Amino acid sequence: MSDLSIGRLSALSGVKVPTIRYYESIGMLDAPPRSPGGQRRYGPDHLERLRFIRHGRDLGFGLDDLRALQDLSARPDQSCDEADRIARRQLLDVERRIAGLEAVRAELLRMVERCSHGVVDECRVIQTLSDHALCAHDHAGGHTASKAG
Amino acid sequence: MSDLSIGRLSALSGVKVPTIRYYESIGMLDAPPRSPGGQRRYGPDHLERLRFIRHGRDLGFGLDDLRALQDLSARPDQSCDEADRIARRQLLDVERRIAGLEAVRAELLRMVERCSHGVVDECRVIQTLSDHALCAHDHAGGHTASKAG
DNA sequence: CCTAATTCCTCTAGTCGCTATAGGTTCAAG
DNA sequence: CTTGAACCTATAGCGACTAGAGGAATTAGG
Repeated sequence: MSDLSIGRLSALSGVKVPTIRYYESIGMLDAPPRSPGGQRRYGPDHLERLRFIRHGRDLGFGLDDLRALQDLSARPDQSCDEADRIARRQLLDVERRIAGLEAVRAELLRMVERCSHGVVDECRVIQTLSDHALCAHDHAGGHTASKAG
Repeated sequence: MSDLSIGRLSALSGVKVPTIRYYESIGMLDAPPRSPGGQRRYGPDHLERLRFIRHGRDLGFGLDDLRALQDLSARPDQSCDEADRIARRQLLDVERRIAGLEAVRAELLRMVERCSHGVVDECRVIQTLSDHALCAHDHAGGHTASKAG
């Protein structure tokens, strides 16, 4: 039973259809059997794996990490030190990003609070960007991440 | 005076050499005059503009926003409402990302704290990834941003 | 003045994790 | 049996860079 179309798999997993095909193309997800007409037909294993990936992505893990974690989960008798190591690294990364963003947030708050809504020449927003010396904190660093879609 | 090489401009601005050329290629930075041999020679205006961009990038603004803010700062008599709007939008975005990352952090903490360092089969890290129902909070959403380089 | 090391040049392709589009085929409901 | 939705492949694009090849210019030292 099952035999899910890619659309139903997408709905059940929360992963978009083109993303599922993308995962297959980069080897994150096994290629499923096809219908006589050539369409993908998935089973429950695929759904489980996709949910694993989705959950991991939500937690900010990269696909490489998730591949490693998936490989580990396929060998249940091994020590989980490696999984623990990956998760701790991710935790540190997230905390580093939070710290960076907190500094940025403080600076942005200062900027907009001091904007007197006059003309550009006196605008704190522009002034602050032009002159880092106006900043209260050091907010430079690798915390800047692209906005999520 | 000045007449900075791209390398010195890079050192003074904190923006890497290839990035400066990239900015020129996408119109973020004016093309400077060239030496007789064809190398770029920058003046203080370029340095100022690059620092503006760098500071804005550190605060998480996209290049499009910075282009708009730069255009505004070139017209000092205009109202700064637009600059304020852009900064507030950025602030909200940063706060949304912090909130998402906080939820993720809580979940990762739960994962690694409960890891008993046994075998994979009993590993909380793997278990949690496999089953979202084990999560305390809802951490799904658009907070996931790529790691900064 | 000459050489050698460093910096600079252009161009192309790769990163990450998708997303979008074009142009065509198959499937499932009525 | 028809229709329209969902599917297929393939390619290109996003943001903001980064890396590498292969060569030319500059600069510091002798």
